[in-house]
Amino acid sequence: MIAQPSITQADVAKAAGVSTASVSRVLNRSPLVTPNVRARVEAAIKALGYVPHEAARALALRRTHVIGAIIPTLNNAIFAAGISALEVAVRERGYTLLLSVSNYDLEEERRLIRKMIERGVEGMMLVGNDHLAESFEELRSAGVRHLCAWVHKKGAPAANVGFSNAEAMTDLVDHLVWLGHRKIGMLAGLTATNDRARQRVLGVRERLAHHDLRLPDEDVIEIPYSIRAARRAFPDVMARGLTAVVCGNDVLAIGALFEAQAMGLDVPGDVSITGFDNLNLSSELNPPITTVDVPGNEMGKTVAMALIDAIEGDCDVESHALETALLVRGTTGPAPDANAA
Amino acid sequence: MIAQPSITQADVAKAAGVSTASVSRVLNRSPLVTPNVRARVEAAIKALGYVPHEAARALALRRTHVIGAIIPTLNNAIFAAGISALEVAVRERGYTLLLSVSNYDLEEERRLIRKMIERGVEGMMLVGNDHLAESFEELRSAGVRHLCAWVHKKGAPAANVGFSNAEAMTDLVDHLVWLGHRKIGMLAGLTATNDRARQRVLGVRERLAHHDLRLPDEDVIEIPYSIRAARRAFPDVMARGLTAVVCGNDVLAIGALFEAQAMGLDVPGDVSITGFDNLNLSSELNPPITTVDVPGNEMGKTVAMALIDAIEGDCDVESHALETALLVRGTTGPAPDANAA
DNA sequence: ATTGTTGATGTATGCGCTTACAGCGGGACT
DNA sequence: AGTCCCGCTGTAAGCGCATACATCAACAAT
Repeated sequence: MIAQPSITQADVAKAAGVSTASVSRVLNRSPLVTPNVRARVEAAIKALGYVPHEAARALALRRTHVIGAIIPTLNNAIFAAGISALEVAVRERGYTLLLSVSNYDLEEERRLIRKMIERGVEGMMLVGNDHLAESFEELRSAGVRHLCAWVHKKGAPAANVGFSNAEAMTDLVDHLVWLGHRKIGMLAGLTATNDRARQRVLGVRERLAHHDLRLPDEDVIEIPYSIRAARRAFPDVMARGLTAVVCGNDVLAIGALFEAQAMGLDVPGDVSITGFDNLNLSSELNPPITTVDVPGNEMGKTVAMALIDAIEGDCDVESHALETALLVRGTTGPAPDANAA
Repeated sequence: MIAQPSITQADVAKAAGVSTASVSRVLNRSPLVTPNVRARVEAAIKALGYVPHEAARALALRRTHVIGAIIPTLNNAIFAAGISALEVAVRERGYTLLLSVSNYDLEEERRLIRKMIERGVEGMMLVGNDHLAESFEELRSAGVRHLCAWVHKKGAPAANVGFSNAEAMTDLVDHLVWLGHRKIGMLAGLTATNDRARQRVLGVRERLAHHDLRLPDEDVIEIPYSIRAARRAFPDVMARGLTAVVCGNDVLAIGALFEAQAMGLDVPGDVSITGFDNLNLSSELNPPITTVDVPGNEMGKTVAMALIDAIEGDCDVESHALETALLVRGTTGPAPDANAA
């Protein structure tokens, strides 16, 4: 007895003494309904406690008003904020969000996409540009509007709503170089499954090259997204004789900062540390972390807009470039060498 | 042209030279299908790229296999972890999770519940026991199995999967009292919209009473969920002449710790501070925060189990009590008075 | 009085699927 | 050879809704 003996439009119609068509019309705010009929129908709806049946509606209309989103994890505060904004924005437009977590597994993501298509999603948000070709193909052939968020890159395999993870590093590197740092290393996120982490490394490397500086592979240490991992790796990266450590995200920067302090190093006196994401926490630490602010809320809103505009305008999804901003705070300072020189 | 000229079971049937019933049987793993027919159907499905239409399936079966969850916010790491586990657990059982965020607004929550019922959710998770009577009534009359998570309380208006937020404070208070603290205050979350925050205060007060100690209202300061707010409020609570500050959650404890240190106080030498939630961060701080561990993952899994078992077993949702654990770390120590005595 | 027109309402079909039931063919009996 | 039965397959109905089309009433214009 899963399903109640649920009451339908026909019941309402009978109770109100009208046809199902009229009930449907008042439900859908059709203008051609007499106030009299409307009132009777509304009374009957209330009296019977009628609840429309979305699946039936979806079948008849061939519209579901569902937007799907697949994110790698919910443990990253930035995704959480973006998804939260997306959910609200989508709802405001009369849509429902369907969310799944892929755990950074592209095969799993493909299966999830499939499920979502079966559920009739009309639009779909993915994170990053790294996805199986089959995933895009399936989306395309099902006619599902889609985009990749948290990135913005020319030649991307789909529309992008986000920022360039490489270019976001430009100001950061300039800032560090301006402070006199010449030996700069990185504590990076796992690049194998994460194009954003990869782009961040690339961005640092390219901008350093612009200053005739190098970022050798040995000065880049890849670690999982955790304070613990960053703490463990920090001594190794410091052993490379660096004066500044660029971290792929704030969580790693926090770990680096904690470990530096535990090692008795002064930050930024002995070493400069930078993050990426601008978590709430980052500005509260002592010293507060120099980082890159990511517009999570704006991203959510923009994704909703881009997708729904495309669906309702029956056109392609447009890309949107969002801005990141360097937030210079307390973990960056003049390079120690610079003082000696 | 929202909908593709999508290909249906009938197309597959024609291509495979069978009836739609056989296609359906193959799709639903019915045992009474000849290998020959099965092979032809599967070939046709692949060749045509057929994707089942869930809405139609839901209509015919009168089953959606959708579970709904409404949480107050996605900005709390504990909810995020629990929801993540819920999503995975639900999916493993062949269900889909529908998630919405109420932003601590009970009226909004009611509307969201309504929407979810329209979408045909078969089970529903709410957070906390504070909900509009109409919300429960609507769920009940729609025959939707539901439960309240993150809480466990006798006489709750619905099944509970979680822990007692009051009892979770028992060990904590005992610990503090054992350390010699007699003047204990609280930095609490907003209780008006949050029964868990309320229960936490109540729990502290009751356990203190058990030790013949009091927690006057003036020693409880309610603040929003942010490090900033906790920092701002900390001096006020300290002005009450306390030796220990129990915080309603780890975020507040972090703020309290930071501000204490900024004020030049030694933690735990001058003041003990405790949290609640056991965020990843909490164990990495210096000193690491004494807190209460909340089983977020387990909660997600248990919610999925409780709901789906009830749906499939056609019975009532069972409550489950989960355990919290006091984690004694570095922010609690002997009361300063105790030394003087 | 007749006709045309407009706008409100009802009728009936189909959205894509599952499934009860009917039908049919072949093997094991008598 | 005839009968029965069983197992596979097809036929068709119906899930709850929206909507094209038919219908009908009322009224204006002639």
